[in-house]
Amino acid sequence: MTESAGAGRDAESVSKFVESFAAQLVEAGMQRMAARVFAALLASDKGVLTSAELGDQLQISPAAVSGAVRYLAQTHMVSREREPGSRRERYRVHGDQWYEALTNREAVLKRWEAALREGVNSLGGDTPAGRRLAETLAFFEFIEVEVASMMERWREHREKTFGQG
Amino acid sequence: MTESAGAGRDAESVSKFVESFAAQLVEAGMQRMAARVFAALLASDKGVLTSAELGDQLQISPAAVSGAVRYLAQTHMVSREREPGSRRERYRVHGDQWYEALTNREAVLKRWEAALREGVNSLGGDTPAGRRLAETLAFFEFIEVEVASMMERWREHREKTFGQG
DNA sequence: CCTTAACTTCACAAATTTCTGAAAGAAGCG
DNA sequence: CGCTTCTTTCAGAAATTTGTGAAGTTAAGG
Repeated sequence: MTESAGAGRDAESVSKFVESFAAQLVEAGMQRMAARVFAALLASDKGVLTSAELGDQLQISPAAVSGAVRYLAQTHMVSREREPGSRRERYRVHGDQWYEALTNREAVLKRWEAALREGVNSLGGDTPAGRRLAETLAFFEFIEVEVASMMERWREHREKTFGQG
Repeated sequence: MTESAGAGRDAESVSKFVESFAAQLVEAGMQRMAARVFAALLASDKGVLTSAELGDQLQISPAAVSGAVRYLAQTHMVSREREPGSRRERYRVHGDQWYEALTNREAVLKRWEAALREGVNSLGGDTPAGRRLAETLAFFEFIEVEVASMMERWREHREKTFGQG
């Protein structure tokens, strides 16, 4: 079978990847539609798709696309672009941006830390439970710093391995 | 009001911490009951509670405790113990074990990597999309190694700061 | 301005998940 | 062995989440 659109992509392999990768994301806690939209973008040739293309490829309503994209944009996993001189919007994965977002759980960590800090205070730092919470808190604070430097190393590693990308 | 049990803990502060920390865990994707049980254990004096104590403190049925504990045990966040010579079971947070479990997403990473590898294969490593997936795959492989060494450093840091715990 | 092509919001139906009471299943203890 | 105490399983009620169609909103293009 000859392939016409794109370079050696048939819709079926793409869809197979999209669904299986999305399934993993869902299992890790992402909303289903967001996961599917995201996977579709990842697997697209340019890393850019319009709302219509997404709805078409994934067989979902414009409303579903809208909801998914809102979530993905909020979490910085995709960015929205406006094709100049058109009301058509395009959504893009930035290749090197999205997994930064993925590990960028800083806001989450901060909230955990806040909850733990309150726990230490109200239970008392000199009680066994208080000490347990304090240690947990220390762990998250440690992680927060480490993750930052880990991403630093990744960028370096990436540059060496993939060039400017 | 004088406090009798434990050292300066009143049920209300404990409950307040439990619920607010559990809420964070839920937001991060954990089942509600599992999160509440886990938080209760974290905030308990000895890090150990029986099924009855949990049900009582959290106002949930034995069935709910059972389900929550099964999940937590599977993910290695708590361990089950049998009080010798009793059918009563006790559940424990290990203090230094649970956050290892938390970051020990190795199985998850492996599955993501598998899905990506398949994507690279079927889309072709020489296509733009294939390259994007390959880079993502490289990222996860990088992370996997880094997280391991990060935990190594944490153990060291922890020992220095908290002693044997 | 009016039309039209998009995207978004909203109310609701459907599917899924969650928690419970009740019954069944283990295991100590007499 | 049978009784008693605790845990687990299971079916179903209740609550929550999810995706859709339809109406609403915005902005381009005549």
